Amino acid sequence: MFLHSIIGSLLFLRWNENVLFYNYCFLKRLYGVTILDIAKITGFSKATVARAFANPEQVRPATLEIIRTAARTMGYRPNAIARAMITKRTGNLAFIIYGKQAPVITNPFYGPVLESVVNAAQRKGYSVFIVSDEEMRLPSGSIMLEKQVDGTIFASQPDPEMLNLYKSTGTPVVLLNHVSETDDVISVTADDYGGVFLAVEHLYSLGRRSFALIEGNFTEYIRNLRKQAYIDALKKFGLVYDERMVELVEPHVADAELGMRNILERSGNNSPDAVLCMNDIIAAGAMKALQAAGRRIPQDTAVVGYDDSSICTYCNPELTSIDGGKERMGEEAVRILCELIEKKENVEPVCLDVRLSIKGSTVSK
Amino acid sequence: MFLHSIIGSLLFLRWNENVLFYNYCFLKRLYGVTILDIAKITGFSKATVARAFANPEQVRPATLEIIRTAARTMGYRPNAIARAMITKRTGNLAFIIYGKQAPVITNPFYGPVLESVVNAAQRKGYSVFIVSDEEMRLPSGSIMLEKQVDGTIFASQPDPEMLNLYKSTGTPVVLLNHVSETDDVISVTADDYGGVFLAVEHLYSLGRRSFALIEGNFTEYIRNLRKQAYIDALKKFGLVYDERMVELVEPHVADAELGMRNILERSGNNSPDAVLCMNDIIAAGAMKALQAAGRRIPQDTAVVGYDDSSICTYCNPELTSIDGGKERMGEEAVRILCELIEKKENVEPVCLDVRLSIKGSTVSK
DNA sequence: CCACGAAATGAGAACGTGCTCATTTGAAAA
DNA sequence: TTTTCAAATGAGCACGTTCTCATTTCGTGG
Repeated sequence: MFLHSIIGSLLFLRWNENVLFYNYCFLKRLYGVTILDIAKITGFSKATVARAFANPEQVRPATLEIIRTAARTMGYRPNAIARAMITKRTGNLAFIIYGKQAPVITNPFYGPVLESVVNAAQRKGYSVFIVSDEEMRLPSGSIMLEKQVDGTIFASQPDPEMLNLYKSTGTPVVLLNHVSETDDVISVTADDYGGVFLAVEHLYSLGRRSFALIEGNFTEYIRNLRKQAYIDALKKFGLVYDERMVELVEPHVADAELGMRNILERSGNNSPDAVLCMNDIIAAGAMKALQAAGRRIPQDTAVVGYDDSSICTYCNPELTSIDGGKERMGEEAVRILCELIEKKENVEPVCLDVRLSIKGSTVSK
Repeated sequence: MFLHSIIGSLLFLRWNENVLFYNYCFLKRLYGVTILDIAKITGFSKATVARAFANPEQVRPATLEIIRTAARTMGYRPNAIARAMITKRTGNLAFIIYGKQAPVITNPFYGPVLESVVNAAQRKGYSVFIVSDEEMRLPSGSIMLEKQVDGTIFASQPDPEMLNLYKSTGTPVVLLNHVSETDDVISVTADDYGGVFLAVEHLYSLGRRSFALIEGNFTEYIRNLRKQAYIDALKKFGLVYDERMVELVEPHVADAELGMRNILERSGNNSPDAVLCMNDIIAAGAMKALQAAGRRIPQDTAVVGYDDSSICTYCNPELTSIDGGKERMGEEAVRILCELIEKKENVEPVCLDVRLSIKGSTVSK
């Protein structure tokens, strides 16, 4: 239309006061106003209207103004579904966790990780689906594929079938806190091995010589890695590894309490002066059992937890804990996932440094 | 095609061994196999193929078998985006939280609520977007509208503009743990007023007469409601409300500890024998301050928390706490939201009963 | 005043599914 | 064999965008 620039704005301004126009707006608002409605109202083609939103610099300022005013007045909101239909990008990510780690969100490790994943994703313009399933197999994971997520973070060891499924569709995947022996999936992990070493070193330097270990019933990968580190660290400092000073418990306070009592009973007069727990929850339970047995923390027995979660501050004294970098882990996972989505080359896996947050349960103020 | 029933299966079986067929599958797998590909391979129309998935009973068993086999072989996966395009249903919900409650996921109240929301939604076949934004205004909320979620749960007091936005699109909304004075939005709440009464009653029945209150700096609605309940409850039991026995703190252990110390200092010899905290985190801090001041819990001072979160078990002694029904709250929110989505009539708001979980911080074993 | 070229706009095809309506099929009844 | 009718299948539009390519507009210089 060759008269747009002249009558376009006039027409629109007059329609603005027009009853018909308002009726149109009103009816459309409830029904969902589309790019076509704006086109009809302004008299431009839908192509031009679409351009006004996607590539404003390709549209004359005058028409841009008209279209934007109309869009604002009518309450236009772009339909991300229709856009995804042709761009093949939904702008959605999936955070999938299942199995023993559940509950997810209240989990002292995965909770903060998820939090940082959501924040990092939002900063990059992505929305996050969260999928949790204790006995998940394919269904929960494949529904995310049906929903066409741009990428997925697995916060658990996914079974190979699942990974194959994702690989066959070409959807980028990042493993979080786990590695895949069979497939070449990029993973973000923390230096668990080094973390345990740090803790043992710290306790040794405080003069502790009689160690106990309370393991959590996590995924095998994590458990084996940490246990091996513990054994190696003891050996490095010339200490003997004693099976009777080890307990494997469910990560609950009551279970850990029982585990600690078992160790105290078994050890008799040689009760440990250092206890390493593979989780802050377990550490909280251990502290309770120790205090109930009349042992002072840290004077008689020092306790170290894992995750450096908020639980540490609830403990009295506060809990020394290994910080596996929950927040950074989430951020890195999102960063890597985005790079995979953007088809960057040479995306490398990440292994985060670990630090020890020293507090009252090992060093008294 | 009138020969389908006869040659259809034969044809398919032969194609199954056909190189061309495999090539087709291979190429398509990476590209995304659609309903049209299955139609081409099997010789049926896309309408029939679509029916085979959506309404299997309308399709002859023989053709059903052919189509399903082809779909399995080719790795067909329905495209939820395309489906949403015409059904106007995405099967997605949004869980939105912002403002003072952040961080969301590690929050001892909202964490478990979110967990139950995700689980309840998944059981009903919905996926959940989680949106968190400390200083959120419209953007984060409106992006969920663009993504065409079927419904939204607001776990914070949304500003009226946001509610208007949602109302104008007709997207169902449920408020969680909040109510809207201005708009007629359905909400799921807990009987906070009754909860505080329960706690005061419990402490009074234990012979406590000198009460202290540590408030958390939450949203005004919650804070005012609970404080009024506290004042009313004291009056009911003939106790005086003393401003000097009240502190308002940020919900962090250290802040709460300081708050408790302030109260102890101000009260001098009349230190309280009962402390009510509006959050388990605050209670944990209060316990620390009390224990540091040499007061035994519960003998000298009884402590009650709020939320009955996992924090209670980390405390020593375990923390008596008001249980606002986090899990049920999430479930109810999802149930109501689904009813709204299904356009059921007479959907009523819910106010959940509250109970007191009595543990070691008020009653010694 | 005309020609030229860049800028602005329009027409229409895709994307993958569901739905409606018309057409064909096949088996039982006549 | 023919008729009948429900069951099975096919053709084609719709959803709301983006994208490509053709067409029109407009300013500029000859």
